[in-house]
Amino acid sequence: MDDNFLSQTAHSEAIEDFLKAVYLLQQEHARVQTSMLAEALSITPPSTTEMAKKLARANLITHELYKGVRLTPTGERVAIEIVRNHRLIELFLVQALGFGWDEVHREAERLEHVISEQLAERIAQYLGNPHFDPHGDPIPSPEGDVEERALTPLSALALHTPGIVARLRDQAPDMLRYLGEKGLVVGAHVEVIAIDPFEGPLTVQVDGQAQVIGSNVAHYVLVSHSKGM
Amino acid sequence: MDDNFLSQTAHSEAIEDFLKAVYLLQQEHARVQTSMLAEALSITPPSTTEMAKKLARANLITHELYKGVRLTPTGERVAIEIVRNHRLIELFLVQALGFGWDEVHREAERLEHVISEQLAERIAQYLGNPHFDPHGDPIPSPEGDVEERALTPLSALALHTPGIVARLRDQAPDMLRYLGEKGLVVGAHVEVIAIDPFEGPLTVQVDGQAQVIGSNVAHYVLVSHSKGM
DNA sequence: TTGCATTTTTCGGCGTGCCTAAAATATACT
DNA sequence: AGTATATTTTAGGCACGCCGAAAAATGCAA
Repeated sequence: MDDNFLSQTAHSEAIEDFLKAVYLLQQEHARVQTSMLAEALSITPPSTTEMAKKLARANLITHELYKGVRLTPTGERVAIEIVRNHRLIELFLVQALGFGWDEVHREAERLEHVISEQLAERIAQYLGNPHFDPHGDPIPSPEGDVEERALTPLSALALHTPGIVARLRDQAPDMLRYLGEKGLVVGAHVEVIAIDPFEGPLTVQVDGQAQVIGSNVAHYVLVSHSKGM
Repeated sequence: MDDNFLSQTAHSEAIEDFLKAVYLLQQEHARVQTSMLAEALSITPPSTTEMAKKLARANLITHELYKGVRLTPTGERVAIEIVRNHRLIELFLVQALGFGWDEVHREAERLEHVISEQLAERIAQYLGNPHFDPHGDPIPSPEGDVEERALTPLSALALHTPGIVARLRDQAPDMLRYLGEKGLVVGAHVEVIAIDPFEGPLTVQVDGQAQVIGSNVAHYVLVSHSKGM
């Protein structure tokens, strides 16, 4: 006996974080498992199961016991709104307040839960209704549509094929800062000029400058082939 | 056995709200009573007492049983930081994002708890380190200094003495909107041209326009005598 | 296919922040 | 001062989000 029979209930921060984590993990994993969620949310597996059952009851996710979890359309709507808020806030902090693009994640992590739909809208307007955030992640439309692009990890880019950095996967500030020092920021022109075998380092021309990076790091740099942005 | 032995502990939203409420009530009442706090926080008196005891244990307030509550210097530091955040956010929403000054309170109420000190600083810079928010409330400095002004309620202003609206006490959007319709906004030039006896309505010249308002409403409009603002 | 390691779930518990009902204290009145 | 009224505190309870320990299910390997 409770809430939420049509639309727009207010959800707790814990619930919003959970749904967001499922959404993000779902992009790479068909079934989102308890252990992954526990890891992503920094809570224990028992807590994860508990929340999963609760959200399944509320029809925000489906939970197949011992198998994993998926968002329902309703759950996805909620998750996407949070993701939209997050990415709008990141971009806003960078553009309007001069933050570094490597220092906005934690701030957005808190703000995403408390801004009103109205404020999100005003921020979007201020920014000119952008489609991507400073990391190259797509910003969902107010209606929840997400513009996905086919991108190639730098580690998988063919030799001597020029490309443009379109997205950086990891959120950790240190990695972002490291990549930034190498010139690997969204919009940079890149071309792989040498690849060592056995997952060795690659040599990459970054805006004219040759750089050597590990292949594991290169996996986080997503490149578009022609113009893309 | 717990937290907080030197500075900057993170406090829950409930605690921050409580301390803020004490701070605001303290300006008008020497001893802040349980019932006032319960009213201000929309919680019951027992919950208020409970929180009071907890915060007294943490040395954020002093609590004299059955008498009331006061902030300690530590508690005041926390409260002032929240108040500063609140007022900076209100002003920022108005100035940077075009919100109406009567619609920013609720938004700030949520944001005040989650912005980092760093973000507050950037917002302050963006705004040119302002001393007052859109309602004329003083914005504490980062160090916690509050610029207090001696102001007169419009209801107590002497006949035919020109003044300038410097501050509007109430936060309720409907009242702010009502006052706005009468031209009673911060910065407006006012002069009382008639007062009915027995707490009756007053007739006020507002930027040249004659307006009639109730004395209870006039109590919320604070006026500075000469230039102030 | 049986047994073992891993993953997931169940179970019992805990702190926070809130509540209602009842008891204690303060205050106001005559 | 003595009693009625209003305020405050105590007592007992509840939902939420989390935990650790133990049980159950899964899946991998011999």
